[in-house]
Amino acid sequence: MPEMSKVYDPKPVEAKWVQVWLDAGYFRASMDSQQPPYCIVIPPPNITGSLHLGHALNNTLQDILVRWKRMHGRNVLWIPGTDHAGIATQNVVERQLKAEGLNREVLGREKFIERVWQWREQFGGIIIGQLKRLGASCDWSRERFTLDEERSTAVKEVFVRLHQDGLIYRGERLINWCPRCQTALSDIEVEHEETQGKMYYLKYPLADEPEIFLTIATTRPETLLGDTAVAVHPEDPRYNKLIGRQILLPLTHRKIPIVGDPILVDREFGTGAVKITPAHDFNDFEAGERHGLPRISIFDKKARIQSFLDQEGVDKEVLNDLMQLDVAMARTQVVKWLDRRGYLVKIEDHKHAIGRCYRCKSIVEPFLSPQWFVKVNDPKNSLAQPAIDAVRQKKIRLIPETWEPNYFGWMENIKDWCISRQIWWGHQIPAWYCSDCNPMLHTYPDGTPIISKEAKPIVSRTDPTQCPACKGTKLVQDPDVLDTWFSSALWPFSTLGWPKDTPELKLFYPTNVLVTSFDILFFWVARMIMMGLKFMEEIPFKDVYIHALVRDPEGQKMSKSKGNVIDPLEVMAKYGTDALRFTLAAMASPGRDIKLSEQRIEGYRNFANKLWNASRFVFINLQERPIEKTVEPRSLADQWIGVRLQKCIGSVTRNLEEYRFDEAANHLYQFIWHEYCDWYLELIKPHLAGESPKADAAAARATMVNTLETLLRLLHPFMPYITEEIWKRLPHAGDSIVVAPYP
RNA sequence: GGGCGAUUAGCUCAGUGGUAGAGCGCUUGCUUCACACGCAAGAGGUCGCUGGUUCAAUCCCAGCAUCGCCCACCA
Repeated sequence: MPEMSKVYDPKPVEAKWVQVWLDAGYFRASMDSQQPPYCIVIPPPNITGSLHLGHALNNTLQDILVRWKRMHGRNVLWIPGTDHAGIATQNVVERQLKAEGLNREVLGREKFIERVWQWREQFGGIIIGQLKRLGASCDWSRERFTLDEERSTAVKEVFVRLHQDGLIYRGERLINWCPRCQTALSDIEVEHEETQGKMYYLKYPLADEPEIFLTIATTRPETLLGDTAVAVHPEDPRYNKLIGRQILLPLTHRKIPIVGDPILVDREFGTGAVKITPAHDFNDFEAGERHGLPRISIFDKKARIQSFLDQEGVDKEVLNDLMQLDVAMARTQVVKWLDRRGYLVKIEDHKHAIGRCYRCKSIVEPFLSPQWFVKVNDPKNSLAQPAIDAVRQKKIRLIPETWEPNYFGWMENIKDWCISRQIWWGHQIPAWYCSDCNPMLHTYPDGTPIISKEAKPIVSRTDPTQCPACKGTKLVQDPDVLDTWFSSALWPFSTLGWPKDTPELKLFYPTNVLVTSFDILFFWVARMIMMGLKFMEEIPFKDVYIHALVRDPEGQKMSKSKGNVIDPLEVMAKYGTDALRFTLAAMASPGRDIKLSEQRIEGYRNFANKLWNASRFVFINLQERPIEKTVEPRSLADQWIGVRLQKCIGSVTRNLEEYRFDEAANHLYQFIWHEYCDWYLELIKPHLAGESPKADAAAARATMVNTLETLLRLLHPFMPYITEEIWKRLPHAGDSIVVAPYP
């Protein structure tokens, strides 16, 4: 053993043990162990990701649990893996292409996907290496990817079965459209943000009495082109006599009806008269349904082509003009036209919430288009209800419990899940269309087929070669891919080999706990519960430990643009991985965000150093005489530290059982520094210096060593590297502290 | 509009029905033979406000205030 320096240097220690542990295979789960299993599936980080503090926290907590259970002798399986992250990854690769003067349309779908796979080969594994450095004791021989072959099989199987059950359907609905990503988004992929906008007041003249007009208020004047009615409140004396009459839409002079609608119209708001644009607003869509109004969609390139293709007699020139406009320009243009023709009454400042894409922050537009949906709350065959019951009946525990109202609130009002995305990177939807049966197939300029809303899909596990209806062979696969979260919803069983009936599934499903942060409770956790119950007929995990977000010292979200990002890799290099892990654990109190400051990490770096030097002290005292481990404690100090150690073991264990990482860490800190070092080692110095009978000295030496050895095992799940390093220098039984018994 | 949480030492945060704790910071000593990433001693808090329950409340209850987060269709 090399000399111990006065200051603990984590770097060589960490590098050494990572390799030793991996080579020794300590993290591998056994398929023929008699020990009770303990299983966690990792929340798969995006392949585009680099380790940030959220990952560091998440995986530190999982690793603490996993190492703790492993030391208890459980047959531990922690399954690692990564997420293909559809939109995020596609965006990254598209940016790369742009830098090369290319784009995906030029490349074509096949080449583009190839290119993304190349990108993943090159960069997609970076985060896995970083997790290893963090000390994550995953079974790395079982690394999974949400888009690998086995997971694709699982995805297809689930899709086909849900479709057979009528729980997946294709239909034309109003969805959230990101004009930048050129794809549909699910409801929860839209972030609402209070924004200072404008309210436009516009004149709509009556069709047969143009001198009489209604003033309507709108925040989106450009959607006027798609208006199909104006609504007033049926009990509003100002307007209700007009119900049933026609009104002229400015600019186009299209005649649209005035309808009475008590649900849509708030008499107090605006002017009490509302334009209805069913194809561009969720409320208006429903109002349109109530009154049987047509839907006219006007914006977005794809949207425009689609909606005009579906109409007869489209003026090609109008189409071309509209094609050139983006949403922001359309608004300016339309307002200018309105003003010039005297339809604009006034513009006021107005605060309202607008939706933005969670990936690129572009303003999301409601857009009418054919998409695929999962029917989540079918009254006869609900996916949501069993998932609600499982939590209500405490088969699944949310920890802390305070998340339950949130969970129930969301699940009980859940809407159908839009799962199709108009991107290329992901699980392509296993549905095909026969060109003979569906003669209305068109293509976009980039060659992507446009499948009409009436087209009848052929859903199949394997690529079909013939249309079952007409025996035609010209089959086109649906160009859309599935929402990334569709494949991650299957993660707890797809990673164990489902749909094959594997021994892994039998042994490790349901998993023991899911460790995650609250921001993906709906994206991921709720959907895993639904899918697990549906396809395994069993909950996917017993506990869900929900931890907080890591913020900067001022409580701000860390972001590159704010420049307040603390990079865990830098922290690990500067203070040591053990210090970072211990800090995160010590600050992980339930239901509260972590405001991380570097000073705190420094404090725990000092703690590691304290332990290091206490150990040096122990070794110095062992050099002179052999150790007599079996000697009984004699002095009051010996007995006292024994009692305190037992108390500490009790607290740590109890707190870990309750996922109180912070309390467990604090007990360890308190005991090691302020009891073992400050009191015990000071008290026995006189004994060791030979001021006491020989037997007392021997007892002190033995107690000193035994206590240190025990507390190292106690601390190991939190600080794996330094504990292994010291433990290996002590007299010990076994090959590694990783597999030593927990006290 | 609904839900959740926060408000405790200068800062970041634990905690308990019976006169408050940690880390960092601060003050004053220490080249004490493990450690200055240290040791010792110390200063510093009417535990957001107002009521209520209780022998007793920072902790339980109600209301209020401020802040934060999530959800929600107000044009």
